[in-house]
Amino acid sequence: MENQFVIYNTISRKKEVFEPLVPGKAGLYVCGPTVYSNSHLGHARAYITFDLLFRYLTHLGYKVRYVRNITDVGHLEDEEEETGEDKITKKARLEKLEPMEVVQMYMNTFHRNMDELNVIRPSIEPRASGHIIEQQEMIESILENGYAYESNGSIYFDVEKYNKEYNYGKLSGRNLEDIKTNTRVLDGQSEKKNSFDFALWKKATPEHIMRWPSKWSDGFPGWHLECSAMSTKYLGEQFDIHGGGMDLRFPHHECEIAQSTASQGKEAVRYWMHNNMITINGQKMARSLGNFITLDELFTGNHEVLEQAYSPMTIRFFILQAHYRSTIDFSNEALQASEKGLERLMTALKTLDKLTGSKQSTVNVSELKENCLAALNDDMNSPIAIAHLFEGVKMINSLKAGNETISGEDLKELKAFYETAVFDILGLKEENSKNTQGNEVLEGAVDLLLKLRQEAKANKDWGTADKIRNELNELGVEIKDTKDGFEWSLK
RNA sequence: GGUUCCUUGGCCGAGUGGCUAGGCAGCGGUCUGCAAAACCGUGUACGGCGGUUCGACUCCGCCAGGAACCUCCA
Repeated sequence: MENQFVIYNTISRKKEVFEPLVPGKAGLYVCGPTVYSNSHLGHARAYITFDLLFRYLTHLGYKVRYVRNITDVGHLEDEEEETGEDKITKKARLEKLEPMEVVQMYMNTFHRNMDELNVIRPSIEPRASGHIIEQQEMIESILENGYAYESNGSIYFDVEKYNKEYNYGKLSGRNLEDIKTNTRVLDGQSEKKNSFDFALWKKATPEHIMRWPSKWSDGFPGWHLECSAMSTKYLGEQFDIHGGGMDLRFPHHECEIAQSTASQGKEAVRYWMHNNMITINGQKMARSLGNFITLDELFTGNHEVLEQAYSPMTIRFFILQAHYRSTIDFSNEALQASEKGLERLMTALKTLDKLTGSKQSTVNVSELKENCLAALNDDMNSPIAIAHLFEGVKMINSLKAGNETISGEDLKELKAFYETAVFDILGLKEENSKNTQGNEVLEGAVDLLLKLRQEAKANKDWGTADKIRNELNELGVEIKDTKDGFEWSLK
């Protein structure tokens, strides 16, 4: 049991041992972004969380098929409004672009941001617009099974009927009666039987640009449908893990369950995983609340709440230092703490490279390794894993100082483990603070000045030595004296 | 209003019925011509009030404060 990978399954509200449907293989579906705006910190949290899962499953030896969609068919901003307009169409109108130009633009940004965060691209990244036929087929099977109805060219899912045989609300822990009493107020002269019914196919209004022909009407698929259709296509009627943000639990994932069950008679997903939100000053960060920070803003520091720029790896580390099921509160202080902590970890890795083995070990490498992996096995407890890695940092520094010794064999194991844990599993990478590469003149000039400073120091000409240091500092060159010379970097 | 959850030391953030989480900051030290950086050492916290228990920060109840979902959202 201790050596098994355990994940918290939202639907059972328990931690469960992960046992894949097909031994040695894991199927993973994660709800991707709707590309109508820049990626923000919340996206980073979600996709880093599932990147960790992808990496960890891979590390455990599974052959993982990771499917993460792009929602490029805008769902309606307000279904009740006559002018029903979807987000992408609206954005396209405002920016005077084709809807697909909007999609492409923000998808490119999303990909670039994810690359910067060292988030591995999924195995398949299907787009909703490319799977209209699959979605229509799914609608047909739901209609055939009697769990949907047509109304004025649109198709709606009949939640009430579905609920008679199955349990609508099991994922999010609510029952239909509650939903009924709580939503009745909003009920207008809708073309839906019940306000809680959701669209499978929506007839397009004249101004709606994104539309596809169907036997029911020229229109577009309902939002919840794409995930059901595409996960079925690429992972099968049943698959292992479905992930996404906590906010998608209801109604999105609830509807997905209903759709799969209604079309195929059984549920598709075996383990549901949900990452928690990022808060800013204790409140959820969301586009709709207008308090979100985009990733580009974070990376450049170009936002009024940011005291400085934060590198992609700082963001990644910051996110990994909290458990994925907890909310994480944004603050400059917290981010700066992560930045320094990460630097310390990375410095230790460099130190580790330079260590040499002795005859005997006074340190326990395998215990460290086991603790770290045990934490990851326990529902991907990355903060605990990182805590153990910091214990290892202390170990490495003690080895460097000569207070502890390590055998050649243990050293080899320790190096291999840090490589695996830090780079492969946590997905961190070395970041050049500022790239001086390609600027040989600058490098040569600074090196020359610092050599002159060395000479001045040798002559005890402190005035000159300090002058060089201070003035370079003002120009943005950070100087670190070392035992046998100096190191420098651009601030 | 309904459902669910949270409240930990200066800040962030884990975890457990009795045993030091960890990071950052602070403080002390090592190093250094001075400094920076780096490294070492250091803090005994768990919203309030009751209850269960030999023992609770951890379990139960109540109260206070906060959050998420119930509408698009990662």
